[in-house]
Amino acid sequence: MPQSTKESPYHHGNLRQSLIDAALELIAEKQDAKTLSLREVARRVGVSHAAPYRHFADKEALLAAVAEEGFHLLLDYLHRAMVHIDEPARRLQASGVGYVRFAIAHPSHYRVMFSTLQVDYLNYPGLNEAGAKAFAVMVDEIMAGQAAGQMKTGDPQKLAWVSWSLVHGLSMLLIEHQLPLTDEQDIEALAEFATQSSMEGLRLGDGP
Amino acid sequence: MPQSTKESPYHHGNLRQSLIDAALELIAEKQDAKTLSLREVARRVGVSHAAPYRHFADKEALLAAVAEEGFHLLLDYLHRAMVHIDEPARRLQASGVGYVRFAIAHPSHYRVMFSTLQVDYLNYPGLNEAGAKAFAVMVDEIMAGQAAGQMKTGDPQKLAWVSWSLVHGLSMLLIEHQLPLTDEQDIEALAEFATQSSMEGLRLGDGP
DNA sequence: CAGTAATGTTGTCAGTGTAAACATTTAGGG
DNA sequence: CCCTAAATGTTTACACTGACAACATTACTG
Repeated sequence: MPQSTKESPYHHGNLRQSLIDAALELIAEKQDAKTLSLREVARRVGVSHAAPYRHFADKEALLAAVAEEGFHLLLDYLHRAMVHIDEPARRLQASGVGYVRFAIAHPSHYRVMFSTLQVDYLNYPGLNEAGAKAFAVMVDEIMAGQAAGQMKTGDPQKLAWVSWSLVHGLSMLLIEHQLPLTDEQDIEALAEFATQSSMEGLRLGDGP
Repeated sequence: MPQSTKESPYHHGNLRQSLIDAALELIAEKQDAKTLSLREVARRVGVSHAAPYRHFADKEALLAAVAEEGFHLLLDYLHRAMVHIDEPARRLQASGVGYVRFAIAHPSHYRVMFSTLQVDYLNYPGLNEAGAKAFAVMVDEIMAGQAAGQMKTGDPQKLAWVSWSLVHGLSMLLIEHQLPLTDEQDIEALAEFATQSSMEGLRLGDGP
């Protein structure tokens, strides 16, 4: 693969990924995913305004690719957060912290992941699968927690929705600057506290 | 105020609110706030495409008005959910259920409230204030709960963020059809369960 | 080495947000 | 009551966008 080093070769060589990267850059600069223009992305990459259509059916498809990349990254964060932890309940909590950590580390990805979505999800099998995999992490830990007698019984999916809702809501609020927190330490601490609380709520206890 | 009943009077009479209503209609039809066009709103109302600019500085301002209306509605739901309940912890939980109930009853409002937001919030004092008022409901109940010795000590805002995150996340997931629930009963039950769990997590207990 | 598939470009079109100039109606003070 | 100013709507115009079609260049495969 003779990567041309000439000034501006007719073929870009890696346009698909470059477009994804440029989109993320622009979203980060404007702190806004909804005003992103495909033509601007093309300009940023230094390519004609129609070139992106050779790699993406339409603008939405580009955003779907960004979202999918985001889910792969998220999965990574979840796994890294849980490694070296054994107790299922604590693993679940750690994954929650990892989730929030991902969101604040990759806000542009996160914005696209959860504002593009709507119906589309199903139109992009890769995206759909990546999302499902991330969600499955939580479900798995909950099932393990139940098996170990650490967590409330009941539909594991339902319990997972509750956990997911918490970290998703927290991430959204943080990313959209709804919470006046900027220091990373404070954010981590809040995430720790929130997931800890949620955990206690889902724990098997003497209940009401 | 001689409301003209002629075919199409030059002056609409109530254009501002009609635009808000039409915007909500269109968002509901497309299940999507981001593809809304100002010109389409104008067409729906039967007015020229520049008429909206007599009432809103730009498209964003119209959406801000929709969001503000949404927050007033939300406040209503919160209050109605708590009335007739005395115990602060249970009031907080009920408000959470009310929150979710609002979101699924007024998804178009909700979509605008939490996708327009970004920086803008501060640019629209009315919106900002309405949002703060809704959030304050949760903070107040938490403070009451702490005073009554029912809830964990600590910054009430921080506890409120946790509660808010949960119901916000749950609402988002429900509205964007990320959770395969459609029956209103099931949704209510999930909201009950989630807020109940969260409540137990925040409750004063023998915790670790 | 030929010719086809892949990739990028130019030109075009309808639709959008917004501003400016113009038109109509309403309201209030003489 | 009239007459003018403010409020409200309309028309026209412009730059920008997403998307498509026709064309140009390059890469790859038999």
